[in-house]
Amino acid sequence: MNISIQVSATLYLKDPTSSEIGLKILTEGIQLMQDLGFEAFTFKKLAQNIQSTEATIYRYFENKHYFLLYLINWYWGIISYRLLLATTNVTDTRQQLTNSIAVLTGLPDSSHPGYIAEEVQLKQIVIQESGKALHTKMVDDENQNGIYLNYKAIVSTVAELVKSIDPSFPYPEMLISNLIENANHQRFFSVHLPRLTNTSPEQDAVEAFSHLIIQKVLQS
Amino acid sequence: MNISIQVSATLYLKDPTSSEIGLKILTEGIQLMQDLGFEAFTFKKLAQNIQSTEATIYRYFENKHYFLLYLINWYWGIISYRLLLATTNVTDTRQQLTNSIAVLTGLPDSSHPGYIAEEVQLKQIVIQESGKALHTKMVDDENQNGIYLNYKAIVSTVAELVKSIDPSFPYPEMLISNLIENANHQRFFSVHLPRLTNTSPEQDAVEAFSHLIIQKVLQS
DNA sequence: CAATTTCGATAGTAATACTATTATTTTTGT
DNA sequence: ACAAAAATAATAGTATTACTATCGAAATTG
Repeated sequence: MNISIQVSATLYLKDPTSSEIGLKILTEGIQLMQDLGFEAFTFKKLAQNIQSTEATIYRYFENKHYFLLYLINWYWGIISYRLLLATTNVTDTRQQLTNSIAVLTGLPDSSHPGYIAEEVQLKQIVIQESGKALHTKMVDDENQNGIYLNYKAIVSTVAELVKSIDPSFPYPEMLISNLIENANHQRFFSVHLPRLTNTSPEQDAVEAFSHLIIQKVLQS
Repeated sequence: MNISIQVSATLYLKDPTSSEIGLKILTEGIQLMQDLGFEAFTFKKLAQNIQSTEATIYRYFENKHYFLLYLINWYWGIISYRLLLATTNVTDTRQQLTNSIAVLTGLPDSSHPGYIAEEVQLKQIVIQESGKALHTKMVDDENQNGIYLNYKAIVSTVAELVKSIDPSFPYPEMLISNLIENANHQRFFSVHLPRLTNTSPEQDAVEAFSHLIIQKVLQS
């Protein structure tokens, strides 16, 4: 895994990037999570896929819920890193915001600076499963453990750009978290419930929509 | 249950509104779903709560997933009805849209016309659990059964208002589904991850945000 | 190369998500 | 009012899941 990507240590029992088998758990686990979806995914099935046992996986992750949180956190870590690359050495704040929105709502692309192989798969998992990760009775405990730190840092950073462009805009965090969540939702709709959206996998309009909202809503 | 609220018949095996015990399943089920959350909720526990048995509940609903879909569909049925009340006899299209946005993104209130007692509880369930209902591998099958009909009809109706106000706006469905989803998300954030939003349970800003977006984005 | 950690293999448990059976109660049509 | 039909309660049972425990073998490390 790329050195610059950090995943909160509260999400694992033993660092999966520290061993061969841990890395196998990650790569095969991502694949299996995508193929089966969160509810059908089990550690037993994953163990079979990597020719190991449940007990071994349980030594790395407390349960499959935490495994999912790990993957999602990893994804937001990648995005954090790409946000940094997209804004450093850009002097104009407006341009920084535009670049940030592109990172947050655009499609992943292997030509992007800082592209990481797992990003596409992880994004799929985030789109399909992050509702299940976030919306649990556990959320408050997990929140205390700093699990959403990556995500919160992203929203906070980009909201700061909004504030410096238009200090009179009253809802900067809401605007950014909305655009992030919306991007994932609309991509889900475009595949499963196309009547609810105006974007499609062939003609992706999510990023354009996001830029439009920013442009219309902020005064500079 | 109110006569005007329709829930798709594909969601139940036997109409729960047709018997005493069916109604008890609904009212106690709503309560239990709220108290425990979707994953901890079981038909066994519900059966204990209504002094009945698992087998009885299984005669009404295929499984707890469908039970949740039923509740969510019921909620959107209520909202459909309130949308109708909020727009009939309103001649100005712009005003119709404003009223619709208020219904879709405002807080439920017992003084609203067409208020139904269960609405507040159902809204809570929609906020907490609808991510789990929608994002499953089952979604495509369920979609064929017309399960999201209420929801899709709402988006479509309001998007038509957007189109007639500003025919040049390229993303009417995306705009409306975004505002609906955002309202639920932000209310969730306000309780669990307040740093991600600018609304709070005391000072609700979701509806104001929504009106602002509409106002800035549409030209009329 | 000894000590320690890590892993694989196996077993076992409590809970969940159902299905099946049958006896009893309730509802319904006449 | 009563027979027939439907609905329910009580009970039992199954496959799967989500773990926990143990223990010997293999790999790592100091």
